[in-house]
Amino acid sequence: MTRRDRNVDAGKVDELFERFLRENSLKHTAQRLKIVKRAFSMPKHFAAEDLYLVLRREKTYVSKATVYRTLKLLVDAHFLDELEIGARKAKFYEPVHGREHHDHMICLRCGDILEFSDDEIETKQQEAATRHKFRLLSHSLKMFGLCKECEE
Amino acid sequence: MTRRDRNVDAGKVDELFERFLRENSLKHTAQRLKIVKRAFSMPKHFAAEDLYLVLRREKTYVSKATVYRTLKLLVDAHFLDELEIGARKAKFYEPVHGREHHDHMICLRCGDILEFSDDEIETKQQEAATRHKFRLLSHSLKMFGLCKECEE
DNA sequence: TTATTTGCAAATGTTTTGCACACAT
DNA sequence: ATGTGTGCAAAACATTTGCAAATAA
Repeated sequence: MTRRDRNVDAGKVDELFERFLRENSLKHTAQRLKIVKRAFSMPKHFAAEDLYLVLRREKTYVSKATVYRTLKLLVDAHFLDELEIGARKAKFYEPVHGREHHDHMICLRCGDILEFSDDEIETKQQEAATRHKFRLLSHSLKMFGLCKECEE
Repeated sequence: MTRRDRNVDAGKVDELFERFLRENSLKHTAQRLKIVKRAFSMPKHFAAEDLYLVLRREKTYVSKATVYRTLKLLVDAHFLDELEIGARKAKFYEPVHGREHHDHMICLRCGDILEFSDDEIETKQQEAATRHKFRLLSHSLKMFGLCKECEE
């Protein structure tokens, strides 16, 4: 099975999510299930509004508030990561699903988002933190520029 | 002359800014001059609203819109850098004034912002970009955690 | 004179929230 | 039964914008 712009098989996530709800005494509702199922078959990086519109286009009527609330739940539970591209733009969400941490290169022309990871950068960050007696808990590295296609 | 939380002598910036206005055929207005003068004697990282309130407390009445417009001008002209701490929080501004580029460590408890720079990280970033045939134009690296004081 | 700039209030866009009702447990 | 979750509309919030009046060049 190949996947390119699509993520993780939704089936497995469903199960994990249902378990998550059970273990946290959260309610197992039709809305949550539908939102979660669809969130994991969205394109690689999607905004809350995108998901809301896709659901509605597919005749799944859930309120925007519930989409936001459920996405927040998924982020807290580490099912999704949040990516903030610009201060006043909508956040993007991406599945975590055991994938290793990565950073992003964002094309200023076409908006494409490339993921990459670099262990040396991570190490250097930790070293810099230690040097400053700073306890590093998380970080966000975004590189802006032009992707291969847009550069040509 | 020592400076800790305060930046760059405002006098020099005034001159540079007036030159900038002239060279770009922008108008030399009382509001712009006042905003710029005060912006460069603000604490190290300030929000647009902070500056607006400080001005007003000091009986300099300029509209919030003009503060925002002037800050934008200063950012475009590379007099100020913008720092986005969180998607829905106010942006912070910091003087550039020939200082080298740096990244930030942000304390999640007290909100303090430490500046640091690391040439090796910069180099590795460029290398990663090259590897991905990405033309790197700028980046933003934020490290979140606990500062020395808050960790203890 | 005339093109900018200003101030005000209204608009923006994303996300959150209060509240009454519906529903899972 | 009872505590959660949902939907709706309104609020929040930093920032931007339209427009008429003011002003620098």
